[in-house]
Amino acid sequence: MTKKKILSIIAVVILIAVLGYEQFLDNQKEDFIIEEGKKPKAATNQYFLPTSTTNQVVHHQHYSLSYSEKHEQAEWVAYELKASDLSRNNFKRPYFEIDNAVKTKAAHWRNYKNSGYDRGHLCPAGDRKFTKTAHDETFLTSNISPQKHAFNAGIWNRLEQKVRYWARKNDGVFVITGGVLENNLQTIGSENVAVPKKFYKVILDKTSSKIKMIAFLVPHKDSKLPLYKFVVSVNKIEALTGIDFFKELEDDLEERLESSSSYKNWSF
DNA sequence: CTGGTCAAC
DNA sequence: GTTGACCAG
Repeated sequence: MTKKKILSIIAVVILIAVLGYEQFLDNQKEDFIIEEGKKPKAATNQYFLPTSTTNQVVHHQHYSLSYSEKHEQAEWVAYELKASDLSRNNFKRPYFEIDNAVKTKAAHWRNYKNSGYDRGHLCPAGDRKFTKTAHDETFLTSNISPQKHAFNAGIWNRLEQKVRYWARKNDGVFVITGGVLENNLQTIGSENVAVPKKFYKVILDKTSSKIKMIAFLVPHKDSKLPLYKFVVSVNKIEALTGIDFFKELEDDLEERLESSSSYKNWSF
């Protein structure tokens, strides 16, 4: 074997090792602080982000949230769901981590242990399966709320699957979701994580020429009723939460869309 | 899919 | 603290 051949083999081996190590580092990445120059997807959709009643908006690469320190959870989580985001990857569920981007300190997952409540994702892991990084990014405690298992695995799961159906059908929707955070809610854990009595989801479809909107308000208990029974106007969610959705829309259009509780433009 | 607990390392 | 097996809706 010539020296030249040996050197080229060594070069290839080194290249493979370097690439493998970079992949390893990416998989091992423990925090989700946004890297310089890597603008999060969600922030590019700033136009559709709701107002924050808590003045603490946090952007991650694949979703944004507004954290309520008082309730130790997000008042809303917002993200775009494209048809191309849906994948059949099956990543292993990692441990939940404290979201270091939340300045007031996000709650620890131990608050949920033996509480009788699920760590219910707000941005579902099932919506962020296009890469392991995107999937694992949903396992931050700023992205969960205490949910009864029957609710989470029941009607809420049905609603999340319906959103995926709409994302596939309409090729992209914008989703905002959270618990209705009120005063004097029951709490769990040493950090007093509030247990919402209702959860909401607001969905915007901007993919067709005709922009459309739909909102759901679901009591925190399982139900066998069809999902359309829980449709409400966006105005109703705003009145309950104090959050202003889509305020950048032209006023007349915003009022027309947000006052409607019709679901005739959405297929179930 | 949505999750949980437990034992073993 | 982590991992994998097993369970529930």
